[in-house]
Amino acid sequence: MVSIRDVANRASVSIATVSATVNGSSSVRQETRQRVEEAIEALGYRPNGVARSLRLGRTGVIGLVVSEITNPFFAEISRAVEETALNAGKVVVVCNTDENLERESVVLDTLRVQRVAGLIIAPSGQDSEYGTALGRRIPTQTVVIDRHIPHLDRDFVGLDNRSAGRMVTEYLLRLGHRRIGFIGGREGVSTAADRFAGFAEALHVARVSLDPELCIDANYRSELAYRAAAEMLTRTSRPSAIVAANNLTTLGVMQAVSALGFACPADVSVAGIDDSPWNIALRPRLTSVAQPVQEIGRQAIDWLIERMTNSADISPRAMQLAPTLVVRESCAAV
Amino acid sequence: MVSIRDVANRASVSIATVSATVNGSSSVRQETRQRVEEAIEALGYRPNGVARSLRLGRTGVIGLVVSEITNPFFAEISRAVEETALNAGKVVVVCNTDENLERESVVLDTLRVQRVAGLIIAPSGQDSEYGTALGRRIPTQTVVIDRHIPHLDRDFVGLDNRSAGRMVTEYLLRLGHRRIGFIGGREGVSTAADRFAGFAEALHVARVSLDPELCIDANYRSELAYRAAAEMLTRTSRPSAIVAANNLTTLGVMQAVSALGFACPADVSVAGIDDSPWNIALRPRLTSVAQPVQEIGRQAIDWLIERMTNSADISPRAMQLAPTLVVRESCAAV
DNA sequence: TTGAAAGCGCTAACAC
DNA sequence: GTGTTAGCGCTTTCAA
Repeated sequence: MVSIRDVANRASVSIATVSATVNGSSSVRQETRQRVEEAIEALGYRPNGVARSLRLGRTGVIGLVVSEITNPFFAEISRAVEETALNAGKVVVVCNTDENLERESVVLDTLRVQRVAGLIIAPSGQDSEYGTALGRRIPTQTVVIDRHIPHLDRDFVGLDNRSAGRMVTEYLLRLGHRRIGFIGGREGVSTAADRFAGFAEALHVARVSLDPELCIDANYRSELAYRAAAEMLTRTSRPSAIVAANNLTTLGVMQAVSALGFACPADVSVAGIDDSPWNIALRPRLTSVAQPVQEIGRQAIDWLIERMTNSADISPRAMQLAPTLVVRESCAAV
Repeated sequence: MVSIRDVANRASVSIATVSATVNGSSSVRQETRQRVEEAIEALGYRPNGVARSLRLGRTGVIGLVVSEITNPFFAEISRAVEETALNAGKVVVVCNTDENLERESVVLDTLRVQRVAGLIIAPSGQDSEYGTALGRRIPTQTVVIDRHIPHLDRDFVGLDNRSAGRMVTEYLLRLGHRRIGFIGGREGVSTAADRFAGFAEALHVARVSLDPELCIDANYRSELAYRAAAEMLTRTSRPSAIVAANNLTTLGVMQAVSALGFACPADVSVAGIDDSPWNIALRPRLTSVAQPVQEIGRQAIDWLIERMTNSADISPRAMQLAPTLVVRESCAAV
């Protein structure tokens, strides 16, 4: 591997001059600069980022820890984050924890050893005890996304989940539905709780009573959603509409509806929270509340870069981005 | 940041002893080791990976360059790669190029500056000129996946695309189909060419003539596939079955079929190459040839780690993994 | 405008 | 068993 010294030798200058040239210092004579650049070109020299990081005490590498890389939501987030970061000359290390606290722990430790300069994390835990512990293990330069964790004092960017829950429900109410089922997410997780709260709120405002039998948590998994929906739909007084808490549960619900021989939306309306580009071939086309995925990713990286550059300690901020109702064909008026 | 020196001071030993302890050298007395470990614990010391990398001349960081992170295929690949790597104590930097050669270039350069120890890349280019150029820019410790590039002398792991094309087609032929449409991938790309070759081969063996009007490339995009399928299906002598070249094109085809009011599989059978977990709610359930995604990812990382450890220069190997036909409900006998 | 030299945190060869 | 020390490739004073 060719080092700065080789370039210096070839250009007959000192390594300091090479360094100055590479870093665009203005105090290098034009002629010298040219000699150095020729040498760099001839030797195919690329500065050693590791050495530079050691010297500088910082790396410019950003860690992005997601809890489920196979979910289009996080895939899209990482795409947005990476694009912005690359434009700012930073590398992003994407790590996947598969919602596994132990893996999250290993990943964070490795990231720490590698001295990443900043972190964007979609946490896998949920309660305040976890929040306190996590807070001790991650740098100040961290932005938390998606799931809000109590006692975790960091910037936060996510969906306004309560609004999301409210919006789908209000839409269904407007269509005349009164018995609305809710296939929920994971118990104890903020996104799930908020989406449900929005659902309950909308019912309450419309003076429609909430039937606990019609609210089942499915841990954000499609198989559980399938079973939950099947259970609801085989009851004597089945719901006329179902809200599914995320993209995976929505698929489970759609499956259950068709497996039981119901027509959607003629027999049951289905509305999802969280859209997915992979739903394009679903029939009927899915009505759902979409997250502003790009915006979440971009806001997170913007805040992070801000924290990484202005060492000034800004106090933690939180941003809940508004969802968008995308009306397609899976909901009908009663 | 607490350094090795702080630990040494606190434990009243030299930094060499701390290093030996951390790296599990057996020549540290039990009692000393314990003192050091206590100091590490008390100070919350984590070795500086950057310094270690500089000293060692290698980083242990693996770069994974994918061309489309939002495609479940690559998301799943990165999941498999990362899991294995993490177990081997290595970090994976996932970078996405969005099939953009310029971005690929930037990414590779950054990875080079960061001195990644090894690379797994799903290339965005295709021809031999690109292959030669790419070969000069990536380390010997590289495994190429998915798309085979001429003149690129590196380990390669991918699907046996020809078999995949043959398998779906044979299946359709067995069901009695004779007019079979093919919605292809991107012109010039090995996977697309091979899948088509398999298709043509199967027809040839069955003595069914290949109608060029029934073979349209859709660049692996769903919108183009939609249009191509729509065009085919509105012709006077429409195909009784359609093969779609990947997960995205398959969705486009399914959309077109239903948009034109055809029933699948009653009117037209549809079979895909490359499955996706996001298809679970598709009706009819999709018959397709699945890639052994996990195996591809694992084989790639295994070969890579082998190259990274045995500096011995093994000559480039290639592995084409067998696809699996998953019969569901989107194909019917004529 | 350029160069000499210190030092970032670590490992490993060698001395004790 | 443990300590001393050189040096990985770079940036950054400071001196010339």
